[in-house]
Amino acid sequence: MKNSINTILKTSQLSVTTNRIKILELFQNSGNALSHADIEKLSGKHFDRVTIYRTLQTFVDKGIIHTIPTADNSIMYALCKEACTSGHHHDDHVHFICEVCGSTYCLDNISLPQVNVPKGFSINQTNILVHGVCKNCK
Amino acid sequence: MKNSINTILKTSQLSVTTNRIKILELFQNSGNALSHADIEKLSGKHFDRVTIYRTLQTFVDKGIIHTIPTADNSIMYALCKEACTSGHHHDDHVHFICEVCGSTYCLDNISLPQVNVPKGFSINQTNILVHGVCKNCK
DNA sequence: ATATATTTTGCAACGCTGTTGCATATTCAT
DNA sequence: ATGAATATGCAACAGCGTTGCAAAATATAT
Repeated sequence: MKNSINTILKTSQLSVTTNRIKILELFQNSGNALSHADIEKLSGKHFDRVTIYRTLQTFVDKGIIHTIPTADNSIMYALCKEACTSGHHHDDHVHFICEVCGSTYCLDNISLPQVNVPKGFSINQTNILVHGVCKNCK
Repeated sequence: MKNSINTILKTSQLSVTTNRIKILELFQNSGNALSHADIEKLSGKHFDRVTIYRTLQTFVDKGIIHTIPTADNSIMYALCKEACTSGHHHDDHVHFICEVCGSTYCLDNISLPQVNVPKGFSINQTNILVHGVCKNCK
């Protein structure tokens, strides 16, 4: 586990620091998406707000995590699958937000529906955000 | 035009004020979605920031406008169709954001794709956000 | 039409989120 | 172990959105 985190950082050409290891562990242990505030809480305020912002930004830039737009306008972050590389995200999967427990899921295994747009419009990226109740809360 | 705005406000049980008329006119004239900042600019700073926030919130509560989550986490607002009533929004249409001109379109006429979720998950609301290039910018 | 009650507005102040500059500390490469 | 490069923490700041309250505008009743 620790070793794989090490590998992730090294292949992304990032210094291996306590801080980054800790944040990546939080993502791996959680399984779901996390907000900046989640990380601040989960980490027990051991490191600075600013460091968390910069770390998350770095991870997004390097393709380690991706952002999820939410209806209440809080940014969520989740681990990217292997397909993502620096500067090239492939996160066109469906995001599911549970209205009961608040968890955000990346539904990677679900087929992405075909979205139609009018003539003259071209699609670059599609975000699908589903609100509902997850299997643990029903 | 002015009369229909009057009707919208009255049927929503809201006082008819210069402020609200002006903001509704901005939406009607624009045709596309507007952000708080857009309204502040377009109105020429004639009224207070706070008033705009409160007016938008009131309109959302009354089902006159709806919010659109965006990838860059700026809230956009757009006029609701007739189907929306106070507390019950029906805005499951596709939202399209042009990466060139920045306009946000509500694609009401486009069929909403069927989104599949895993067993045990139930859907309450679906937001589909498409980024690309609109017909005016291609 | 006027007076009264209700609603809306503007102002001031505040909290929260996210950013930047810079000095210090940590990590990396030799 | 040493120096160069990178990451961190602190302080300060900007922007977004909210709240409380007094003044103004609107609606209601007479």
